[in-house]
Amino acid sequence: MLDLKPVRGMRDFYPAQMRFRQWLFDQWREVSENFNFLPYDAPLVENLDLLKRKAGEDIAEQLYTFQDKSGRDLALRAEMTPSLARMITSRFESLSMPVKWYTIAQCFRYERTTKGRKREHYQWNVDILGEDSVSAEAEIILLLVQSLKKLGLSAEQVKVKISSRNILEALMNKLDIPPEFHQPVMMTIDKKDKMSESEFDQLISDKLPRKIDIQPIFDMFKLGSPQEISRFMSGLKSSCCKQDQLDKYIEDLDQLIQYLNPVDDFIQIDFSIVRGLAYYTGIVFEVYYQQGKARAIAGGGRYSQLLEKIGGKPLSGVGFGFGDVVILDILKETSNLPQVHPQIDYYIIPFEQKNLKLAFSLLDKLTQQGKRTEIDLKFRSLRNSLKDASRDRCNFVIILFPNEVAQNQVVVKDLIKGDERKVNIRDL
RNA sequence: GUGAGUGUAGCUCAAGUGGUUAGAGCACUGGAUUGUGGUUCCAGGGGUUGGGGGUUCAAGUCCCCUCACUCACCCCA
Repeated sequence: MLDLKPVRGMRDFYPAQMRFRQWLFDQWREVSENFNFLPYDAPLVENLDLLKRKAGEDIAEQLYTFQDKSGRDLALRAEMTPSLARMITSRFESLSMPVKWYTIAQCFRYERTTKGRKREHYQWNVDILGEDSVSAEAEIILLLVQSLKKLGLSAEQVKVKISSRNILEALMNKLDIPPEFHQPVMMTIDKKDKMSESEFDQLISDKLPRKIDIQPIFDMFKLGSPQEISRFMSGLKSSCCKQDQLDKYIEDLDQLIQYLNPVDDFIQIDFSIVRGLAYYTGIVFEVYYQQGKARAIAGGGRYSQLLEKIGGKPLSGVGFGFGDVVILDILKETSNLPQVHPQIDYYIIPFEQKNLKLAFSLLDKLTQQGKRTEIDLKFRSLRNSLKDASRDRCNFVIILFPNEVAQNQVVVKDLIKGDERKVNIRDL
C-alpha cells in the first residue's frame, strides 16, 4: 500500500483550504497591483551555482539539490531573490529604473519542520530596484502595512519593526569593535529575544577579541526615534571617524519615519532587528505578530551588492518576503479568515433523463454568460436535489419539468426569496 | 541534528489496572410514495486503531523498530 500522506513538510490543499490560500493571494496581488508593481515569475529550478553564490556554500545543505540527466547541478529555489537578481541582470540594459516587481512563488527548503515552518511555502515578494533613496523603503513598507490592514490585522496585533544596519555598524565602530566582528555580533543581536541580558552579554563578549563595554548596544535597543538616536550617538565619546556618514544614516531613518507617517501606528524603531540574511546592507525591517508568542510574519530590507555578486552591474534594491504559512496560522487563530464560499448562480435540475440534452445546452449557454452553474446529474427525488442546491448556496434553480419543457419553458426558482416563475428557454 | 510528547472514521473526540463483532457527534450517501429546499425523522457506507515486529490464551491498551505530527533546542524563509 502506498503512503497517501504528502511527503514530509509538504502540504496538500483540499478545496476547503485552497479557498483561503487563494483569498490570501488575491489580497497580496491586489495590494501589489494598486501600487503598480508588475508581476513576474521564474522557474522553480535554478542552477545550484546561482543559489549558492548569493547565500554562501553552507546553504546548499538546506537546498533540495539534484542532478538532471545531463549531469547539471540544479536546485529548487529556497527564495525568489536570486532568480530576481538573475532576471534583472540579464535584461539590465532595457529596463527603466526603478523596477517595481512582485511575485508569489513557491519555495523549497530542506530542513526540520516546526510550527510555521514547512519544507515548502509560498512567499510573496515585492521589490524595488534602482532607487537608492529611502523613498524606496517608504513605498515598500507602506505597501506592506496596507497588506496587513487588508488582511484584517490591526496596529495592536502587528508591528513593523525597523532598524538600520548602517547605524548599528556605526555604533560598533564607535565601540572599537573591529569590522570583521560586526557580522557575528549582528547575528547574535538577531537572537537576543531568546535569552536574558546577561546571557546575551556573555555571548557577545565571547565573540569579541578583547574586553569591550557593550552596554551601549543594550541602550540602543531602547531608542525609539531618530532624534534619540542622534543624541545618543553624539553622546558617545567618539574615537572614530565618519561622523558625516553617520549623520546621513540617521537622516535617512528620520526621513523614512516621516514618510511613513500615514501608517505610524504600525511602525516601531527597534535596533534588535538585524535579519538573518547576510546580504542586507541598510534599512532592515520585520513584521511581528504581537499577541501571545511573538512571531515574525514578514521581513525585508535594503540590499546593495546582490546583483554584483552574480556578475551584474551595481544596483541597489529594497524588498520583502511574506510567507503564507505563518500568516494563515495567525488569521485562523484570530478568525480573520473570511467565510468564502463560492456563490453558485444557477443549479440545473434536468428532472428526467430525456431532458439532459436541453440541460446541457442551458449549461453551455449560462456558463458562457459567466454564470457559475451546477448541473445535477443524479436523478433523485426533487426534494433531495433542492436540498443540495440550498446546501451549496445557490441563488436560482432551473427545473426542467416535462409540462413546461413541452411549452419551451422552464421553471426558475429563486432560492433566497422562495418564489418561482416560468421562463421561456430562449430568454435565459 | 538533539530531547520530550502525540498518533483511534474525512474532522473533533470516547473506549477503568490488556478481555466479545472499537463507539458518538459533525460530514458524506440514500430515503420519508421520485412537481418543491433550508428545520426534522429514518437508514446506510466508511477503521487491518499510522506502519512493521514482539510479549500474551487474548493488544487500540504493554515492549521494540519505523513513519508522521506537535513542542523545546539548533537553524533559518
